[in-house]
Amino acid sequence: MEKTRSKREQTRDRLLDAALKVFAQAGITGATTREIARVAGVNEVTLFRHFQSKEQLLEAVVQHVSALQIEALTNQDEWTQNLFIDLKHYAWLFNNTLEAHEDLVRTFIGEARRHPEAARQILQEAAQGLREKLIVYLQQGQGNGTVRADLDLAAAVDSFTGMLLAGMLRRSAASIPLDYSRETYIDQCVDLFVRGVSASSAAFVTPLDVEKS
Amino acid sequence: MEKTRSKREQTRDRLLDAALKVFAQAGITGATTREIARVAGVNEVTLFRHFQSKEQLLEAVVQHVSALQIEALTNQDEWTQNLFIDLKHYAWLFNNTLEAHEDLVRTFIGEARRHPEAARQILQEAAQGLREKLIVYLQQGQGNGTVRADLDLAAAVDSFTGMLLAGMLRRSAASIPLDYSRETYIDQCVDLFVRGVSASSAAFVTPLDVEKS
DNA sequence: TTAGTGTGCAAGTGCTTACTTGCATATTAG
DNA sequence: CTAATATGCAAGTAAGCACTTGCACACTAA
Repeated sequence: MEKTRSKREQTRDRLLDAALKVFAQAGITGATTREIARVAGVNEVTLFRHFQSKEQLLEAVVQHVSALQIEALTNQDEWTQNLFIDLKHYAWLFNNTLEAHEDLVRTFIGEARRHPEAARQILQEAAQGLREKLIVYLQQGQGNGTVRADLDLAAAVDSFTGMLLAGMLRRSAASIPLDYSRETYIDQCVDLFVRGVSASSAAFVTPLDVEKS
Repeated sequence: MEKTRSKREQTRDRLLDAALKVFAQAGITGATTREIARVAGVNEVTLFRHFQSKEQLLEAVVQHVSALQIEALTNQDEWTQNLFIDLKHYAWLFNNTLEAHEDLVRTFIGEARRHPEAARQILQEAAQGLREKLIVYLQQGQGNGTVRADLDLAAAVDSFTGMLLAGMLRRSAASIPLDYSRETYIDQCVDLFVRGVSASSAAFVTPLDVEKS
């Protein structure tokens, strides 16, 4: 019984992985159970023996997702307490995760109205943890006077990640050639944000200033 | 012949309007020709007499789009040459347009990979004009010393609009209750951005500072 | 009037979809 | 060994899809 159940779960996992991939690439509406089964390497009937319907498969996929986890940056040790360095580190990690899962991000943005519960759950699982951490980090900054006290930190963090998200979307959507590099964009986002949130910004000099002047 | 052609074009326009609406709400993949015809109030056959295929209808829709036009803010008169005031004005206009066309924005973000030409054209038509204007505006700021000279203005403008776009997406996607208001978010985006791009930011005081202190 | 044009309507084609049924087979549990 | 379980395979169902055909009707141009 032990080994049997494990084999069944193995098939189930292959189906979940395949479904995530196909949902991301074809969109939820565009994904077909045939294609999901084909990618999983199982018969389509097997899919329906594991999941009652395409909709329930989507639910299971969403609950199963660990793909978007940005598990690094979890340990407080990595924070240097230098706003610019820490935020730049975070920005690149976040951006890399976004780029790695571009299709998934696009799909859930596009279908969020038609599958609100799935979208909510994905967003929750993927971004919420880091968001909290960043907010706490900025709160510490407020505590020691490096971050402006008059900010709504949740909104600040969301606008920061928002810049990065929108940058990714623009870069990969556009057949339009961009007139700046990814590096320029991300570094400048960090630069703008740090200047924006820093207290006594005149006294604050970022490494970027040194490079550029 | 004159009246005949005008009636045909009238039907065509109703189809284009309906198609835009249905594409936006159901997604491009999810939209059906039946539904589009129903919304347009014409027979489905008529749709195919005007457009060879669903794909070609999409092309026509994209070329026909004027919905996203932000026609205000076109006249230079409205610029007060106060960064904060001008950008705040712009931010709210931009945000209102985004919110008014949320479904359309989501759809084209979600399907950009599957319909790159359509996405490119929509993006071009909708945002490019304003983008140029904002860049020129900031260039003037650089000229008279209110805006930092070491910025990539295209990237700066894109990160600004990106914050606003992401804010809209987050607000309307989330069943998650936000812990700040739309007003807080947008005003703070402007505040952060203005501080970020301003030269000699210590000397620069925004109206928000006055309100809050 | 005559001829052309734009549309509606009913029906249908061929294809794809989500999902089902029945049976064969292989693996495994007890 | 025996019985249960997991899967494959072939076929099928009912519905929905994009798209077509043929005919009737109204309107208009000449």
